[in-house]
Amino acid sequence: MGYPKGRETRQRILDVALQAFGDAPFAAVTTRQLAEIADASLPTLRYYFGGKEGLYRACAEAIVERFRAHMAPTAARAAEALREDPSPEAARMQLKAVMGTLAGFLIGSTESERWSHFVAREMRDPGPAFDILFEHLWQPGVATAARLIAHILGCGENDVPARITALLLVSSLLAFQSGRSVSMRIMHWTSIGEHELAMVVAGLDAQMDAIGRR
Amino acid sequence: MGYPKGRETRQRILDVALQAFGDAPFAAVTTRQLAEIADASLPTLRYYFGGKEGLYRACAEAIVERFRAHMAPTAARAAEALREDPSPEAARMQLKAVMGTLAGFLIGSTESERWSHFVAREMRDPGPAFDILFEHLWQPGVATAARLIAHILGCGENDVPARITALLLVSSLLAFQSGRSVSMRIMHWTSIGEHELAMVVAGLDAQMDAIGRR
DNA sequence: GTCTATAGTCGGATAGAC
DNA sequence: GTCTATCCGACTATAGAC
Repeated sequence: MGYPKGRETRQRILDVALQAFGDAPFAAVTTRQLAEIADASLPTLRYYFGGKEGLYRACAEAIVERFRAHMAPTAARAAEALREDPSPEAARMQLKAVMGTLAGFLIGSTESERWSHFVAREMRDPGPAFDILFEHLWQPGVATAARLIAHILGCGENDVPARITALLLVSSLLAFQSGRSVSMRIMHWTSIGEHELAMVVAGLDAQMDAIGRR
Repeated sequence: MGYPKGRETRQRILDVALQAFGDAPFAAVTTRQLAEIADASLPTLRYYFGGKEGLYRACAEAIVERFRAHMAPTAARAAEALREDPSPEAARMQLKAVMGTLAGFLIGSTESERWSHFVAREMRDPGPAFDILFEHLWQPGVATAARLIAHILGCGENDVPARITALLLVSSLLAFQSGRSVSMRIMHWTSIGEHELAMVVAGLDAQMDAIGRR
């Protein structure tokens, strides 16, 4: 009951908010802009999300949802593969697959580029959405990578080297994409698309090849 | 003439601003807070910096200044060493020295931690200070690293692999420090001091050891 | 469910005295 | 050089009609 129009309005506001909060920090976004662009009114926004913070948190939840949907198959396959063949080289292959999938998520679409900004920003200046993102995105994401790296290094998945390496790997990818203004100017690129990302992934692949060898 | 009091007030405002803009994004900081904490008035702030944006830019310039002072000796030594011995292994050693010095700058003090936040934020959401930071900080910083990496790889210093590798190296370090909220929770650390940074640098050293080998 | 209208707050900028 | 006092715009939130 009440789905047709209500759900649609709510979704429209959420879409606009995801875009706005992806492009600019919390304090720089106004609910007025959002309401206007979403073709709704201020009170309507409040009705659905309780206020500015509630809307912000709803954005984080939406991002987490997409992240999970995108990563789940690859993560499951990696866990499966590891059970069948726990060798370092198998783990290395799965790690590359996981990072590749992550790269696809970060660069997949104009939308997902904005999400990476959102995530990076909340990581730097923790706000109302920090806990949501940490628990459902960073924690599981880094844990997956750390588990694979631990297999390569032959150490426990909670050991410092495994976790640091995992965090550095994920961070570099995110930093490259979310710091695109700098990346593009340094690289003399006019955009970061599949072609450019492939070069970055190649750089990361080299790093993954080097893990545990020395 | 007019140094004693004027300069001092100006400096006090600048110090407070460096701290505030280090902790929070541009839009989240108010000139009122700044004036109050600096024990000055709104018009005084305007008198010295022209306004909020001017003050923000002044912060960027102050950071650039410290960065240059901190990095200059090491960068000069690296260039010198490279001229005397252009071998890959000499370059690798210098690269480690440069990255170590950079790490020292990023973690050196509570102040410098704030500066890294400032830089990371402006890299993500380009604002009034982007050009200043890019030209005097990113450009020269990455160029120095890229030059050394090019020597290791035996390629030109403007080649894509050299620049990507340099950018990834610098970015990971910055991401780790500036995304400290996440880093600390992932690593179960309660702070990021010299001890913790040493572990991160060890991880980066491993990456630098791996450059060009495979 | 969604609106118009308004209340209450706080922001940056400014005029003008000292 | 630095202040007090004030302006005006823009923001979030709310009340209450439809």
